[in-house]
Amino acid sequence: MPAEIATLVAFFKVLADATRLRIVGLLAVEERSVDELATLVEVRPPTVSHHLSKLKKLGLVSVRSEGSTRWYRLEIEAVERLAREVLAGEGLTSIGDEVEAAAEDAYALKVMQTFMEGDRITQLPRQWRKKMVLVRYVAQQFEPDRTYTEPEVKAVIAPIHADHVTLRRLLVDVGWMVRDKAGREYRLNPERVAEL
Amino acid sequence: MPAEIATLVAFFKVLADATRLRIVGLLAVEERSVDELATLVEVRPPTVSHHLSKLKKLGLVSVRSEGSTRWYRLEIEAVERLAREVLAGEGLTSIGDEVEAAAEDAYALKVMQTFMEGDRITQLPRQWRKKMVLVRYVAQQFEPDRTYTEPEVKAVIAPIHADHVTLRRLLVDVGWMVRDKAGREYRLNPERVAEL
DNA sequence: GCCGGACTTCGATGTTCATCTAATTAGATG
DNA sequence: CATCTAATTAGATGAACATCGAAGTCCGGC
Repeated sequence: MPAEIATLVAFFKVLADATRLRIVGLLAVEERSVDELATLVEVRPPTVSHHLSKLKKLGLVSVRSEGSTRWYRLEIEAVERLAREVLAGEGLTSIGDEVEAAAEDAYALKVMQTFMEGDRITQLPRQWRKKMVLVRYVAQQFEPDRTYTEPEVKAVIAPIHADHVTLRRLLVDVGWMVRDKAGREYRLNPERVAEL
Repeated sequence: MPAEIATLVAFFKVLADATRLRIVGLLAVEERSVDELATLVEVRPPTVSHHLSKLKKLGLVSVRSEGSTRWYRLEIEAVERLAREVLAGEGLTSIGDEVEAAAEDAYALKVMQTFMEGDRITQLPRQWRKKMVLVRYVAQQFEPDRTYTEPEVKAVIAPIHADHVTLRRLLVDVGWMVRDKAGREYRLNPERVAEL
C-alpha cells in the first residue's frame, strides 16, 4: 500500500494540536473519563468531546460506557500501525512518485506553453529540466526505425527552432539520438525510444 | 530527551497539509526549483515559497542558489531524526507522564473544591478516582508511626464527614491503612505512606 | 545600466478549526 | 417522575493559516 496522501494528512492533522496530543498522552497511560481529561488539560468538557470525536474517527481511541460516564482509552496498536505505515522507509518518497507521475505532464505542458508559439520554439530556456521538455518534443518529431542524413535532420528541426545545430547536439548529448559509425547519419536511439 | 510537546506539535503541524506533503514528496525524489514545484503541485510560486519557508524553519529542507534559481532539497536525515524522536518507544506515554505530573495536583484541587466545604466533605463522589482524592485527604489527617483505636479513628474522621464507617473501610480497602493482627487497632500502612 | 526572469515579501481574503456557552440527551438516584 | 450528573450537540467567536495578486529584491544577459 503506497500510503494515500489524504490518509497521511489526516493522521498528521489529528496530532497537530497541543491539546489533542496531551489527551493522547494521558490516554496512553490509562483510561480516562471526559471530565478527568477536561480537568487535566484545562479545557471545558465540550472541547474534550470535540477532540475525542476526532481521535475516534481515526480509530485512535475507543470508548467504554459505565453508567453515564464514558471511559476512553488509546488504541495503541492503531496508533503504532498508522505511525509505522506513515513513516516507514520510503513512505515519503513514494508520495513523490505519486505526485510526480500525476503532474509531470502538466509541467511539460506549461513549459511548452511558455517557450513555444504554435509549433515553434520561440526561445530555449536556460534551466536544464525545462530544456529537456523541449528537446523531448523535438525528438518526438522524428520517426523511429529510420535514419536521417544531416540535411534531413535540419529539415525536421529548423521549422521548429532556428538554432537547429544546438538542438541536434542536445539530442545526441542526451542520448535520444545517435550517429552511425561513419558519423554521417542520425537516427533515434532504439533503446530509449520508450522514454519519448 | 522526553520529546517536548511543542516540538511534536510543530512537526505534525508542518506535515499536516496536503500541498506541503506533496512538496516534501517531490523533494524526497530529487532537488527542485520553486517554479517546478509550483507547476507540479498546481499552486502559485508565492504559495510554494510560503510552504518552503515553513519547512526550512524546521530544518526539513535546505537551499542551494544557482543564479537566480533556488534549488531546494529534502534533509532526509533531519526528517528521519525527527520522526524517530517522535515515535521512539514510549514517546506518547512519556507525554502522558509529563502532563499528568503537571496537572494531577490541579485535578485533586478541583475535586476537593467540588466535594468539600472548608475542612468537611459534603458528599462522597461516585467515581472511583474522585473518591480516591478525598480518601487520600482523610488519610493525610492521620499521623504515621502511631496506632489508633477504633474510637480514635472515628474521632479523626467524623469531623470531616458523617459517614466515618464508609471512609474507614475505604482506607483499609485501598491499603493506606492497616489493622493489627488482633483487629483492634489501626495505623497508616508504613509501606505506602510515601504515596500520601 | 537597464530588462527579464526567479524568487520572496506584503497585504488581503476566505476557510478551517479550537474553544467557549447554552441547550439537549441519556443514566442514575431518591 | 423530578432531579442531578456526565456527556454530546449546536451555534458563535476568534485565531491561525493557505492562497492569491501585487510589489519588491536579486541575479544574469544584452
